Amino acid sequence: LPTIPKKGTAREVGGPAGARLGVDFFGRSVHDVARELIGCRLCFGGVGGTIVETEAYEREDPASHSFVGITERTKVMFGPPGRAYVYLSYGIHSLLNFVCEPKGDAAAVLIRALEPTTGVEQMRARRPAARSALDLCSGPGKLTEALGVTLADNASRLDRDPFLLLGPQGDPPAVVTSPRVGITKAVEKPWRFSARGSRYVSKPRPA
DNA sequence: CCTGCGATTTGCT
DNA sequence: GCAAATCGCAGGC
Repeated sequence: LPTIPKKGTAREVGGPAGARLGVDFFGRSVHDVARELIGCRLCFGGVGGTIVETEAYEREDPASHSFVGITERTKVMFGPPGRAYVYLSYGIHSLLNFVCEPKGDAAAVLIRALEPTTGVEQMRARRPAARSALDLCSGPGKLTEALGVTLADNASRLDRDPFLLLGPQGDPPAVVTSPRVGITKAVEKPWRFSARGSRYVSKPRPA
């Protein structure tokens, strides 16, 4: 494996501006990755947008599925980084995570919101309930519906089609942290990351 | 603007 | 058996 900088950034680890993110980008601290994904581009099947909100879930984290150890559902989190972990939430919504940390460390970043940029018409067709671009991808269940990500994409590689992940185009946006949404354990951890001032984030709006 | 509730499936106790 | 990393709609202010 190549040397990984201790204080890597999306730019350093992910390569030149706007370059496709490789496995090395994900095989690091899940908190660093969650923060640096803000401002990166996520497309799936040719549609998507700029990531504006993420959450970090680590191995020894009561709020993380990995807390119970290796099961049929969580085995992807314990596998190699740079893969998708997709699971069914509330029996209805497929939520998309990126597996992080070296193999065996079981950590993942939940992708919670995008600012739509590419294939907006196709996304709107998939999400007739959306009233505008502001609520097209403003939540983890909304964005998978808009992008067409399903449980069939669990364990897929993130550095290949149909996934496309690109580093920030220019200067990465300022990032703010806040408590994670919709959990009942470890609620005090400030492991939700979002682009400061973005109107495309989910509710509740970060302070 | 806000609050409450039903949908619908799975995974783990 | 039940809680769950959510969403959209209805209703009230």
